[in-house]
Amino acid sequence: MVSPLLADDADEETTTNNNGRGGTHIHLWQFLKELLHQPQLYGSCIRWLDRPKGVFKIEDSVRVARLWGKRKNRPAMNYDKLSRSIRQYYKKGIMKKTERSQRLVYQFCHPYCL
DNA sequence: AATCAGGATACAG
DNA sequence: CTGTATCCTGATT
Repeated sequence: MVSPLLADDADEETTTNNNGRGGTHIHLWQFLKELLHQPQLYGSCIRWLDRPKGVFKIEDSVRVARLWGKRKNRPAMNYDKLSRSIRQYYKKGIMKKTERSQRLVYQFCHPYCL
């Protein structure tokens, strides 16, 4: 038996928490929020720095990218490509740059962090 | 080296 | 058409 708090390494989400859906048409920002809402499971790779402001930090870019790749069935996914998609959110008003930009720190725009 | 910034192009739904 | 995925060049940390 593996302790639920130390479940990582080989299988990141075999016992996946599929929120009732198949996990198909999910947007990246929604996926990131799903991880942020499960700190018990993903707190080591992504967490809020300022929840009310929608500021969060990706602590383990490799793992978050790997999880995203699994969710979208894109085995070649990596942080370079995932971050490119996040950058597209700036122009769209889904995310914005933080006041003092720090590496791996992003911020949701008001309606999206709720 | 890793991450950030975008433009260009490809692709799936 | 939209929302990435992929690829690339150059800048910054």
